[in-house]
Amino acid sequence: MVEKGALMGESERGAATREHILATATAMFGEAGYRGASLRDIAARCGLTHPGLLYHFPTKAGLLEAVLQRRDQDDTERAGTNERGLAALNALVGVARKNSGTRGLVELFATLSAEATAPDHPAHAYFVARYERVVREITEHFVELVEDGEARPGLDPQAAGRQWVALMDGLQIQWLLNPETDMAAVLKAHLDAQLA
Amino acid sequence: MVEKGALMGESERGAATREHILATATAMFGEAGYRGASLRDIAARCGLTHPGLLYHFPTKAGLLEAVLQRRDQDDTERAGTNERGLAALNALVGVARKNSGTRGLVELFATLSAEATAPDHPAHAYFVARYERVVREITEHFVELVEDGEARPGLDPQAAGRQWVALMDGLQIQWLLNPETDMAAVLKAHLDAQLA
DNA sequence: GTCTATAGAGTGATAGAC
DNA sequence: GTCTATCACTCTATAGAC
Repeated sequence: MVEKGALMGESERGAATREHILATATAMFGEAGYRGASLRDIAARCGLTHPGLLYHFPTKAGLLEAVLQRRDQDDTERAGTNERGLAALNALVGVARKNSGTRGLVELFATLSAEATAPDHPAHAYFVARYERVVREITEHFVELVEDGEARPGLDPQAAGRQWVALMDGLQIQWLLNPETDMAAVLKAHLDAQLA
Repeated sequence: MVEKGALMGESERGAATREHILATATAMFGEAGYRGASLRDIAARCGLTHPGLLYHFPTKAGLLEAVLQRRDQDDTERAGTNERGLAALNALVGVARKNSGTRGLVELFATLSAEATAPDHPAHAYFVARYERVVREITEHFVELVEDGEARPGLDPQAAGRQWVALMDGLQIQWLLNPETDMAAVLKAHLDAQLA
């Protein structure tokens, strides 16, 4: 994207290795948690030794930070189809449906958000900020739902926002423990119950 | 309870130490997770060295098992006030309200249920079984709600059961990350929306 | 850019004294 | 019952060769 042609071997290969490490770390932090996934494990799956990995990401906490940062970037690009109100909530049901195909990402956030509950966890501040932001965004969608006259009588957007985020998190845990769980269907049933 | 009187020193003291270890381990597995809490940390908080602790619980996985087992026992005794339908659901809202006073227990289940998502975790089988049981029990309360004619039209007990469990789990994470979160209020709002 | 080798600290668990 | 000492292992991170 930045460089192309025949004579860009080195830096291009470095970027590819970096991407490979990020993808592998995303999967393994999800499967085993931040503490449970070692740099040796991650490096081995990339066909590297762990000092080889540390050349690209000098510390383990830095690697986690890069993983979370790239996920936020991807999310913003994807959900950036700035929908609002009911359309936005329906889109989130679609995300839940699609998530069933990528266990790694679901694991990452389900595992880390619980682990990062500890105040000294390297991702603690990240998750506190993230939840504050996500609850605010979803609450806004419910405010719009009310404004559009599509909400059931008596719906409280603030409670509905927190409920929605809690549902997504809780359903992910149930799905990880029992893949028969139909996250999208349960979420859709909840949404239908909020409509006029 | 089993022995009393003046000459039961030894075995009674052993039981007290055991209880102390269990309480401390419950708190620390919650704060740091199973992997994050070391036997040395737990023992130190009990005023022991780690071999001293291992005299009472020969392995770390065994200690975790004992912690979970005692929690189940306490839960059964407490919730054993066999209520049904709406009364049972209202009682669960009360539990959420009361839980706000005991951060340790909330942390234990929120942290471990995510960590135990990994199939090789020592508590994996425990949590798979536990969720299957809890979802079944709550679903049964919603079946009764429908039978009693107290449910909103169109309520699906199976979906409602999964929603309820997901809400409790998700709200616990939000509360741990931000103690301002009013778990009981959000849960109560959800329950009200399920009624006729 | 990736390696081998190693430092330095922490882990669960065991042996054996008291 | 609880201790000290230690084993065997793993972890993150660094030094320095290639």
